[in-house]
Amino acid sequence: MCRKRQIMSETKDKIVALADRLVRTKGFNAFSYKDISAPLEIKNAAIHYHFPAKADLGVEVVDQEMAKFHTQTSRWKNLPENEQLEKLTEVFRRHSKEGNICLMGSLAPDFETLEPAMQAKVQEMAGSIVNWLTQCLEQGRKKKLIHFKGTAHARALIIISNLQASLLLSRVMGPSAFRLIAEQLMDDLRHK
Amino acid sequence: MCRKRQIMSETKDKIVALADRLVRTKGFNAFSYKDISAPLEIKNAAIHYHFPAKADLGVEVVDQEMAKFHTQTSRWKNLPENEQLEKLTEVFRRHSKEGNICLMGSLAPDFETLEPAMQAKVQEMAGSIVNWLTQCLEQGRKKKLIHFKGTAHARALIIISNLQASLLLSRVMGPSAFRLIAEQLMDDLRHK
DNA sequence: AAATATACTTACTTAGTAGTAAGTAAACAA
DNA sequence: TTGTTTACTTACTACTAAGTAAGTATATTT
Repeated sequence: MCRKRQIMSETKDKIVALADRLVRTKGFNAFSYKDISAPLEIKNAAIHYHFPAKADLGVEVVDQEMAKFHTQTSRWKNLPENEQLEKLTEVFRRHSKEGNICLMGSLAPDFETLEPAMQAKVQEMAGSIVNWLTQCLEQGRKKKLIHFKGTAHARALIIISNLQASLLLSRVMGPSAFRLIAEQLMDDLRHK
Repeated sequence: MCRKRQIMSETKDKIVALADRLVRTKGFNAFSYKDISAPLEIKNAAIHYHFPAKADLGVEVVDQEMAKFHTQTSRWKNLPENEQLEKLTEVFRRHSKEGNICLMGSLAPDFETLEPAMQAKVQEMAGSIVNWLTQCLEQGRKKKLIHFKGTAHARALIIISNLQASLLLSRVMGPSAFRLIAEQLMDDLRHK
């Protein structure tokens, strides 16, 4: 009758991974603890053991996403800026293929309904991404690898909102939407 | 003890108007009948009288939005295409000021959780907007009022996803995000 | 070997949620 | 004036949500 227990809690990692997927597919408010406990074959109290409140789970999901972003971008650090942008697009392309939307695209609509701690995390994440992209565009333009009009900051906002929304549009209009947007976006930056 | 009853149901209109606002501010799954019944000082059964299921209310909200879109665009029909685009941006600017996000931006993340009837409505809406914008861009380029690279369809997808996501980003990063994106976007189309 | 910490489960509470069946007051039509 | 439709309210159901208190088996430390 004895169910096996995980050593050093793989369970916690599985909960976060599944929560990440649920946030992207159903939205933070729309998924429930049952959506996690049922497939992992644990009780919902087990989730509360690791994450006392749902917001704690949400914060962890965002934290892990940010950590992933930082390790990825620092891995690209020595690439030419136009290739770094391709890498970024590649990340979104993968999400597109898996039917995921990005965390920002999922959490921003529900922003007002989130707890202050989660709101702060989401703002932090948005800031990090926009700052990185702004730097990347600025450096790339200096080296004449990338061409665009206006400030790097405004262009960064445009690009990130495009990638974000293209995943949303793809969900409604099919995967061709992402492809068309991403290709045109990269092409825009290639030429003067 | 007798509460007054509305003649010819202003109530129904009020329900839809409030639901529209709630979808944009909290999301379709995150708002409840209480969010409508409390401020309107009616019982939740009154909402069910007009809209048997929540999906019926959602469909009505999307329908009214599409009707509004059609009347607006047909009012601009005889304007030069670049001005029509300014008008479209103006619509989004107003939403930005009121802290609203657009219906697509709100419903697309929850798309998988919506009933088939609502999914179809959202797809219809996306199609309408993209088609109109594609036509507008194509005509505008022919008359040399608008300049852009690539196909009108790809450019339409880029612009609509920008406007959509700029409202999402604004919610997280503050209203300057919308301003910067909208200005740069319009500037991009003005020059060769 | 005993005490303690870890990682859960069992069983429950509280507070919602959408939705419904039956009743009612007013407006309208015959 | 009677019957019917409209626009609700009252009072409820069935269900699901997040969250909690207390118990338990295993692993780790002393």
